[in-house]
Amino acid sequence: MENNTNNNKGIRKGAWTKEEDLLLRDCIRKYGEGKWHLVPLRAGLNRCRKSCRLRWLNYLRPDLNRGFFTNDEVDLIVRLHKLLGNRWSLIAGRLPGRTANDVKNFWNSHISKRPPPPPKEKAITESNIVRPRARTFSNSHPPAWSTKLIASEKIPTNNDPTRPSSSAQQDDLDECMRWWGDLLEMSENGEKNPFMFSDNDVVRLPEPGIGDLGGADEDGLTFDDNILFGG
DNA sequence: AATCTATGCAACCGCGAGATA
DNA sequence: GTATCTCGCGGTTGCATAGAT
Repeated sequence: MENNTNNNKGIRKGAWTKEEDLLLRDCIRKYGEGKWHLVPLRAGLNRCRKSCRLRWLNYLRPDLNRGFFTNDEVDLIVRLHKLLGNRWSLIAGRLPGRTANDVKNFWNSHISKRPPPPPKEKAITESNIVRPRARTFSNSHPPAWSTKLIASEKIPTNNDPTRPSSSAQQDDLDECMRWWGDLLEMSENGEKNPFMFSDNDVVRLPEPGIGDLGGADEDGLTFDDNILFGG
């Protein structure tokens, strides 16, 4: 680990110390997330912006769930991976408190080492992996699933006064699991689901502020990230 | 008890996409 | 139109530690 520093800029690398964590946490608390290029300067850290961002997202964020993966979560990961491939950030986006790195590590160290299932499943190919595509929807006729999507999508932070109790959070997780379960089931059964669009489908997003579907939300998820379309 | 090996996780790197000048 | 900057993602690496020998 080359003396924990970059050879020419004195930028620290490698494991983070408690002091560095404190500085970074204080900085984010003070200035909020984002503007990562300013974070090292603001926090007084000899770290690159990427390192700061990664540390915050994967380790310091207050809403992280660092416990064991539940059976429901594992099941969801397996099924979403079948649907999405290695889109770890999208998969993690459906698992409150989990990070893409967590999911990726879990997959690589646990799930991918399982013996392969009997070959009844259709193999993943370029053509059947669902990739997200930006779409727009009518203001007056939002898709029926959109309200449900929003309800399950909002992942509050510790600073959010509306943050639910742990049991409410579990309800959110359950709801999320159910919703994705339904979607996956439809997908697996070959049914047309609300997220399957042909290229001829023309829909428009609501204006920003209407349902807050446009742009990035406070979790950094874009609408594009939230919706998966068959293709 | 010492050594070797496997495993899990934190962190880094390179690249592509989007925003802005 | 394009050059530059920033962000975010996925792949990979390397360290720490648990378990096996």
